[in-house]
Amino acid sequence: MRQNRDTTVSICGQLSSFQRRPESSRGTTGLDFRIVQDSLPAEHIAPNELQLDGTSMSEIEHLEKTYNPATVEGDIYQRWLDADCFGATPDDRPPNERFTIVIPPPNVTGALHLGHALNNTLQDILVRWHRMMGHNTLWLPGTDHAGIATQAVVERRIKADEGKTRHDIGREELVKRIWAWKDQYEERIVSQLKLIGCSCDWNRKRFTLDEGLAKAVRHTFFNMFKDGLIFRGKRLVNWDTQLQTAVADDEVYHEVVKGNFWHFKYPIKDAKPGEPDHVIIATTRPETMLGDTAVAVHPDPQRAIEQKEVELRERIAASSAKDRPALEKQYEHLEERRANKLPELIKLRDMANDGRKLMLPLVDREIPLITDKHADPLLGTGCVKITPAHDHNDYEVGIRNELPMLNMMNTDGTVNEHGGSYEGMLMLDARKQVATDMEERGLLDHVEDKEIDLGHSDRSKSPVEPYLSDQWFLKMGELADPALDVVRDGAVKIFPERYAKSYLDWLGEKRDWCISRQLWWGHRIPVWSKTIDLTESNWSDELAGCGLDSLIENAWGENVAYRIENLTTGEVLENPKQIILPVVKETEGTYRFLVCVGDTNEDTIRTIEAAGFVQDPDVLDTWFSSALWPHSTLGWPDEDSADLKYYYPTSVLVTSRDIITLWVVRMVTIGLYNMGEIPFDEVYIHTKILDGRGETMSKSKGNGVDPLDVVTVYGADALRYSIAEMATETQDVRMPVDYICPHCGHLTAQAGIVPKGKQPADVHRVKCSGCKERFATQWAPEKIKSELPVARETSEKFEVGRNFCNKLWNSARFAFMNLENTPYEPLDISNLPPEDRWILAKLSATIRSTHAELKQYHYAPAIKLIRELFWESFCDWYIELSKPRMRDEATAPAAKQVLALVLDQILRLLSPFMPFVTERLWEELNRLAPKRGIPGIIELPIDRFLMQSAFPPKDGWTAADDEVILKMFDNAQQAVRGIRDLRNKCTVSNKDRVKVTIKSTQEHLELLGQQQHIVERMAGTSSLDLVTEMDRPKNAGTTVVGPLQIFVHDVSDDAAEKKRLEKEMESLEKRRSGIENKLANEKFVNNAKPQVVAAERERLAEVNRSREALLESLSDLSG
RNA sequence: GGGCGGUUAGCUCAAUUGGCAGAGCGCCUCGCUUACACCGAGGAGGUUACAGGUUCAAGUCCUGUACCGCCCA
Repeated sequence: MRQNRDTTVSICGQLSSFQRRPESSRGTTGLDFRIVQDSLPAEHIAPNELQLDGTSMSEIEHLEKTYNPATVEGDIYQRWLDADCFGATPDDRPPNERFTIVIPPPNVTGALHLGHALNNTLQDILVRWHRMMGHNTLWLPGTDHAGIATQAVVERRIKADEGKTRHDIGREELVKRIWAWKDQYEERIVSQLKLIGCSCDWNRKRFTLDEGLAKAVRHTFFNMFKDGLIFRGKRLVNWDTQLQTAVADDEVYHEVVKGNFWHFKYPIKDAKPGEPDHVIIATTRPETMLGDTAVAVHPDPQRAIEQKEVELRERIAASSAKDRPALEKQYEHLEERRANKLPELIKLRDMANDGRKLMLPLVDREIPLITDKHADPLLGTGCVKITPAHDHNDYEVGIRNELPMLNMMNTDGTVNEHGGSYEGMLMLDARKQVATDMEERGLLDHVEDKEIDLGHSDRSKSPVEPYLSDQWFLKMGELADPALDVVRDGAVKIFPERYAKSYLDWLGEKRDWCISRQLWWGHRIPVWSKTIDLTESNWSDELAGCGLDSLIENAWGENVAYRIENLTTGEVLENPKQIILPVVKETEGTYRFLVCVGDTNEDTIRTIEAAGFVQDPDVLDTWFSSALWPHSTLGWPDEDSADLKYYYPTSVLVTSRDIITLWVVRMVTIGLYNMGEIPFDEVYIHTKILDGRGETMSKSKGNGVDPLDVVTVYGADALRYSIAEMATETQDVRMPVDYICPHCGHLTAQAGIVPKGKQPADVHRVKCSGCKERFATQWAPEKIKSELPVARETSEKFEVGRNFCNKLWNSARFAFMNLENTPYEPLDISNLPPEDRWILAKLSATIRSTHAELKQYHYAPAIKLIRELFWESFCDWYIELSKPRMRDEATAPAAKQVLALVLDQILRLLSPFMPFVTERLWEELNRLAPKRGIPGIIELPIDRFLMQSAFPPKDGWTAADDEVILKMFDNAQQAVRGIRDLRNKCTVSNKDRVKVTIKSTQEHLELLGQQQHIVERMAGTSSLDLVTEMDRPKNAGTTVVGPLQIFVHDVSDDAAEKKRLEKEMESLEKRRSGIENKLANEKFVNNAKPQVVAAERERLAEVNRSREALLESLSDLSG
């Protein structure tokens, strides 16, 4: 019952500040990355003197008791920028000491969401880690123009504001407006990236429509055109009749709507006696019959039904009693069909093979009856109408059977001239009319209701029509092979491995890529064309006359390539030098001359345009330019670019799995084509964040979280910590989202508000589940936002990160209180107190494991390791043990030195994950303990900025590795936990000291004796006696920890103690019999690995020891 | 229709080659002890979705079923 939870959240301690926050920071205007602080009251902004000189803030008390990210983050980021910490320049470091990431460019359609925050945080962690390892590290940022998405957003805006369409304002003006939009959102995106701490080299920021990138696109297209890899063809696309453009599959959402299923009769033209005189076909879209070019029946209906029978029989045999009746019913249905329907289908099949024709009603066109396996003999009448130009399945049938493709729709969604008397009607109107007319002619068999899964354009929200149109394609055949090889042989490694399958499967199909889009926003296709009727007499007028022949002579292959399509014969001539010959009778005909221009040379273009050539109006698919991103951003096609030579191939591409086919595949393919080299060595595919119900976060559904909200409420480091913790190997993570009430701070669960499902939800106003006041959501229109305060959206998952930051802040604050005059002296590690040796050994092991995990992109295990070192070892034990040492002049210096060392290392380990808070603490640590480590053993060079300092070494600090101390300390910890448990069970106050006696063998007591002060301090004892012989003292609490029998004096009465011990005895007996049974099993002893059996024996021995000790205490109690 | 995941504590997720099912949050008890209540000490909480199988041993391997998510048609 999360909604009822009495929880409130204050925003950086200042709820009110957030209500007052200017609307502009959330709207569509540009956003400075420091907007969060700017919106906070002045007193929360860090004093300026904090910067640079480092002399002020000397008093620790100035570090607030609670970490407040808003006072730190903006300043720190600005200082990094001022010192150019993110810039990268090629130098003499070898390839294995370089690290490059090109950002998967976010698109400029809108602001970044949480998925981007995840993607970029994970990149930043890698980048900062490598930078701290001393690698020449480049993170190249930028944005993507996202053709259709951006154009649609701007078009919608223009329509809403001015009531105009793109045709009203024209191509040039629309493109101008989109550029303005791009500028605005690019700025916003960059500010968001800065806000979460991304350490990109901002001087190298690129955009997919930049001049340099345009050059790369042009160059690539030209080469591909020249190499015959690019061709024109027909293709069924999803047509948005409102926007009058094709939309990509991922821009189509499906919605179930109520519709009808009409069953029509098509007369058979030349039925012989005994044959049916009509077929019945069914359709949900009657108007498409105007474009029918065949009716199909299955080529072997009998076999198809029999196969199904066999399959169903097998399933019935294997089914459970529960499922059987349903399957048997299916079988009955099948039998019935076989009896009643099959003979007719066989007859129709034979007629089809015999070449029978049908008369298509209403337009009176003759169409063939054909056989094709697409017609399922188990469904409907077993016959299907085939409309190749208006249905994806029918299109395939059309190709297979070489049927004519008859397009019956105009681009605006009206019926064209092929629709006869229906010409000019909207498709939907034609639907009704066709149905009515068919009924009038007695050709309607019947109608039923049917739910239809209908595709809608995400951009205009109108139903999409499959539409056959001319498109440009890239042949994938030969391009795919090398791209498949590099993944198969591991030259490009994909993490987690299983995603390599998606890559290989998809690319393995080698489907030609449709690269044209009917848009105005994007890279225009650099092809000019002209249709020419060539006769014997005019060739020189048409070609030589306008200077094209000399152009061909001079520039062919350099920056001009030709292709000539003979429109009369359909032949494509790939080698145009031969066609520019005097035309003779045989070569007369209509030709389309296509000229591809490889650069932006104005003269060339002027020449061909003067000759009447017109540039193709289409633009390239956005992914075409993104595919070049890893090399185009580094300077290609300038092969001499120093950046390209130094930083290519890049190290890793970090992205989410829905991008594998759209992007990763194409980057590799085209990278290999252009560069002859892979674009990146590794690909890391990360999780996707879903909402609390497991649904994708999306703006249209209104169920997302704005990273800006998270940063404002919890801070960037908290966001980053939580993200790192979520980055596991699975596909998705769920994130329950809450609205933070702007009136009272109460959390209202989004799951209870946003409706389930994929449909756009329009959740604009919400009632707080706490104070019952209403507020607006961030997805609400401006009007509502102006009337109601806007709620931030966040998730309590980020509290974990905030708490961690605060803990770090406070542990450092404690350290700073004690680190004045920290020495830097030679120390012999083996002579240090056990807690020092223990924490140093822990540290070393943690460093090693952190490297190993990060190398494999295991973020969650890595941050977990560091958390354990920091929280469980350092805070809960080491700091507590250091307190008495700090008060003693004799022990304080070494204690300070080790404490400073460990804190130093923890800050370094954490810096890539949480750069802001660690950088702030680093500054303070440098001031108090400017020299840290142990001379000659653990040398720690210290830079001004933590983010530029050395990350702890990959092999840890081997001088501090110490298995023995780890084991020994673990034993002491167990003893302490045993005593604490007893204290709690016997309800002893924390303040009260207790007298403790531990009984064991001489050997164990000696080991424990070295750590006596640890047990005394951590368990709160007044005295601790270690003995080899003793009877249970009266009224003592008793417990057994391994070989130790522990007595806590005077905390229990004997009756209660007896009861407790008996219960403990019970569970111990259970364990004992379990292990004994296992060991009594001969098969186990013979088959299991020896070390498993040995471990089991050891376990039994330990249980027995505890049991004996317990029995002893019990007998004391009884006696 | 094909493919890839997932189903483990109330929630979100871990669990190397099969070998004592864990963490964080939440919950319960106690504690405002001078770093931290965004905290500390302790505790409870599990038939690992279901049905079979392999094995001395299954969360993990195999077969099937159900439900959820995504990708590709």
